[in-house]
Amino acid sequence: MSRRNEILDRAGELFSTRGFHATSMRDLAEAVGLQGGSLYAHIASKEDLLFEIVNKAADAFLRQAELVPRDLEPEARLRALVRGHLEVIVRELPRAKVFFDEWRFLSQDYQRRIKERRDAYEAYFRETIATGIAQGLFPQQDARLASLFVLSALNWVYQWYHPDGPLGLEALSEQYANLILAALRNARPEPIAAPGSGS
Amino acid sequence: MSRRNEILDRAGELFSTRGFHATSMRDLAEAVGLQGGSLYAHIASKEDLLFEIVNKAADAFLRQAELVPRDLEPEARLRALVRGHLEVIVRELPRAKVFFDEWRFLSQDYQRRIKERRDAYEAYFRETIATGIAQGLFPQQDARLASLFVLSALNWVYQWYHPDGPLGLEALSEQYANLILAALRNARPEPIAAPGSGS
DNA sequence: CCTACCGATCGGTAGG
DNA sequence: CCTACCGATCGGTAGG
Repeated sequence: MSRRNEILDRAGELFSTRGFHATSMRDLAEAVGLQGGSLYAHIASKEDLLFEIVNKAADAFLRQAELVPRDLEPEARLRALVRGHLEVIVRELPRAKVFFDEWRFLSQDYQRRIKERRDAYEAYFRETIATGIAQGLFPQQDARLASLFVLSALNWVYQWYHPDGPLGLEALSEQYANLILAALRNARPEPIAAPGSGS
Repeated sequence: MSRRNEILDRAGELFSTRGFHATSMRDLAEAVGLQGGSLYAHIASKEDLLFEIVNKAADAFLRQAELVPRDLEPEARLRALVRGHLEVIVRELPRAKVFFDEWRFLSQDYQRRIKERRDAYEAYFRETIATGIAQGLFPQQDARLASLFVLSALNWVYQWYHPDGPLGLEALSEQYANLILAALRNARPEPIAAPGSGS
């Protein structure tokens, strides 16, 4: 069981740096101190291994979202969601990378299962934004596009964040949340010319 | 020369959907109507092929940025940069996907060359934002983090955008630019308690 | 958990 | 541009 988790962790690191298809089971075996064939005493297949890693990342994201109190007002809720999302990326960077980059190499069935969880996760953001719009905190706008915007800004962080860089989780989360809330609060079209004011 | 471009385009599509390492040269040969070995009459190696695709995407992004008039004010400049970026993604989705997802499988030397061009591209955004801050259009903030935020939101679009979906380039660009400008204009910490007003 | 092995497939080349 | 081939490596299994 401990061995199994060691394999999962190492695989997450290797898949995240070299990519799923460029990592051989022998690479992984060596990284964990086994012979190639011995891995199959612990895991069923390379693809199952990928699924477990991706699914663990989905666990982490969803757990954070579930932790956000239901009764928070939308802005505070969104702040907490942003903070939780970035925390998972910062804390579990290899797994998060695999989640974003390698999930597409899963078989259809596994992909469907991940997609369901990802959709459930996105709904936390979309519904929080929709509530904010309904309450008049944010101007009228497309909640779906707005949540895609927010999640886009958040997701890409795994591409450039360095855990030993100068930017800590706290500072990052606060500045990102500030930018996101500023966007949602003030996102409306440029001042529109008055009706009939010309071509 | 036409054959060569056909190979490049097909390779871009295959690499973007299946991934570089999961696409075999025989897959590509079949897609283009050749035998496996015959590809090497047109290209030097699989990796060179990847580099050409990624580099073409870099061309497209940089060309758009260079087209933005230097004398525009920062907000209009940023709008044009946003629009240009999304245009490349929407117009050349497969190449853009390869650019973002597969460039890491290039050899060190090729990676360095791409990184240089990517850095030059990011500088357009960062410097435009920095100018906006210097002119007082945007409140004081970290221009580097702000440009990472903006490019994060923009880059991820290739993950969810469907060219035949309801959202056209114009509507997408305008709404994204609105959100981004709203974020930059209003990104400041929560109202801070007046100095000396408490613990 | 290892040794030894399986068939399949890989990127690339020689020779025409 | 094709045929035929190269050595290397792949994920996975049998048998212990």
